[in-house]
Amino acid sequence: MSVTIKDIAKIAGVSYSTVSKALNDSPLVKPTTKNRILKVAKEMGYEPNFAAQRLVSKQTKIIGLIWPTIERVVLSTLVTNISNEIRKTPYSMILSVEPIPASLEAFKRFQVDGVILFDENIDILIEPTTRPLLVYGVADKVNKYFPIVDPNHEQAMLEAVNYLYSDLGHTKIAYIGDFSNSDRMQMEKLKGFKKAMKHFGLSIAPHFLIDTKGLDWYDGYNAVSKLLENSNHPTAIVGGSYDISGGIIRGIKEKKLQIPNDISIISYDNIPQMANMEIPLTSIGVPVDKLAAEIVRSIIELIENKNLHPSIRKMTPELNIRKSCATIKK
Amino acid sequence: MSVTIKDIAKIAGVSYSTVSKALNDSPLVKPTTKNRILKVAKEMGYEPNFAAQRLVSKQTKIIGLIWPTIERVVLSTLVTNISNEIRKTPYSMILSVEPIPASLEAFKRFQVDGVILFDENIDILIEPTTRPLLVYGVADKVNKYFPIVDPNHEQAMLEAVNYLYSDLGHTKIAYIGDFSNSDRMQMEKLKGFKKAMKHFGLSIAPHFLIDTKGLDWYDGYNAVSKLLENSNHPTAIVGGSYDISGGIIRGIKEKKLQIPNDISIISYDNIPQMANMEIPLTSIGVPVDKLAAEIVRSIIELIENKNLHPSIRKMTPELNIRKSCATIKK
DNA sequence: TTGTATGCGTTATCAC
DNA sequence: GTGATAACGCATACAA
Repeated sequence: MSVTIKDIAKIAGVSYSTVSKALNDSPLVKPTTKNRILKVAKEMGYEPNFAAQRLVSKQTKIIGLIWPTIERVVLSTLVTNISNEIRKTPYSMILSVEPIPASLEAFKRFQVDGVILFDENIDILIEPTTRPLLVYGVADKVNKYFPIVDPNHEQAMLEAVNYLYSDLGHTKIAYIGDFSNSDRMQMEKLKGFKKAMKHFGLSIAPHFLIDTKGLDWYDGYNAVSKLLENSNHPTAIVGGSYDISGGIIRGIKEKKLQIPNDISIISYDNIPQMANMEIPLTSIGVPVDKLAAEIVRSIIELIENKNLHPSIRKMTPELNIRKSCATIKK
Repeated sequence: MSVTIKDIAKIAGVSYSTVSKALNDSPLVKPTTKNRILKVAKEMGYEPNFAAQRLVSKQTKIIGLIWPTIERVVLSTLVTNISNEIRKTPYSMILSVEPIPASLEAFKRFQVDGVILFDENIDILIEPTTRPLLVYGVADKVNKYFPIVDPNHEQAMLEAVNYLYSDLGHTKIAYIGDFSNSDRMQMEKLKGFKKAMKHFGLSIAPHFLIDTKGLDWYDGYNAVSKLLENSNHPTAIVGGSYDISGGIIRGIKEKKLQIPNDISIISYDNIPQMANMEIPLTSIGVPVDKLAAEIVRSIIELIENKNLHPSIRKMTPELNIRKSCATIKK
């Protein structure tokens, strides 16, 4: 049986209500006794009973994160960053990898104070829930019940193309990414790329749009190999994700082409790992640490200020220039 | 304010203790009243207060899983399987991706009934904890405090080589894997391979042992490319993991070699995905579902039968013959 | 078969 | 400043 405030009270020679106050650093208790109590508590190895605390306080200080597609690697860096970010606050995080309804159910039982949901999947429509829920995903009309943090893929693509075209002079630009229509984020990227090209009055050769049908390294590798079979090479490639771009680099080198001299490449996803690739990769996207910070800030705000209106927070993608893009040769 | 058993009692016209019994399906309450109460409870949308339940029962029915290296993909399939397995029981699972001490601390606060720890890292020595803890990892002398479920890499390698040599006649066998000495599991595989070769009296050409220095697809790809630069090819390759083997396949095909006619390949890791690769891959290892089942069974046993002695459970790897190995040409 | 009383460990509201 | 005491929502031994 673990030690309770009553045990402490007994050996400290005070009442247990005083112990409670001391433990909560209440100003209503004399510093000397407070210190004495604290000392005793430490000596006895006191650990507050979480269940009892929450029973009376109605608060858990736990945030649940739902990540149903754990086997999709891409988000693990974001999870790590969110976890670190939450550790700076009084809250803790628990993770559920079960399907959304089961996760929601479990978190209801745990009585978490709030929930973060990674919503990659287009066909999941969630009903309003009682407790605060924040979605990380694409802001559109479908999901109207919850605040959303949206990394703004469209603008990211606009800036990628802007950099490639306006700054470096590229016009023959290809996009290699996953066109899967079950993943809203991927769809946004593709849509954003097309829109950006149009915006700058650039046309896209049909074979410059390559569907990797996946998000893994070899998907990018296969895709770029296919792209380069055609003798009409692009001068720049936009890669849809970190892993895909890794494969793209390899595939290009395989063909004895130089990056960035023969082909420039810019990748979506703004994570530090980009700097450690074969060739430090110029990338576009909301920096993962800022993304994590915003997500955590939002859910906590939502928890502590429950009357917040549903809202959309579109983040601002940033361009990270490294060594994979060059000016087009005239 | 949510509905409690007292509310139910009031409108069902019974005492709240009767409600409690009915809700817990006690035989001490008449079926008719039980049904009436259950009906009322459902109508009122009753949800038991978890905190109150655990306060009185001293049980949480939650199992914590510590997975500090979330960014290492390999285990996500296992996590999914464990999650599914736990869902068949009265327990729930929560996941922590924080470093081990922080995770342990958090789980202590949550008062989880038990903890599963993925221990990939050699230099973490854990002290005895108060609550049941099960380690998934390598059983050796270092970790002597806790029961361990060990997938028995050594025997897996023995069987892989046995199959390649005794059944198919290969003698020129290479091993491609991660030699990192910070990951005990990888070390075991390498050690196991060497031991197996020795056991069958087979020698290993120095360049047949390739360190991928990583566990990703392209690590395997790079490694096999290096291996095949040497004109002295092996007739069979043992791949250290699912991802690595994926890269190996690609690298071999790249060289216009046929699998399995020119080179046989067998991969560690026994997960269903092996069947869906470019070439359905013959693999060795404890099937991931059995592994998950054993892990879950063990931790629950540990929880419910607390006086269990520290013990080691070495699992039995299974050979899954698919289409990537062939008899050696005489 | 049902109801009453008690306690789980805490916090909070009072008195003293 | 400090100490009783009443909640919080539930399970359970015991009484009816």
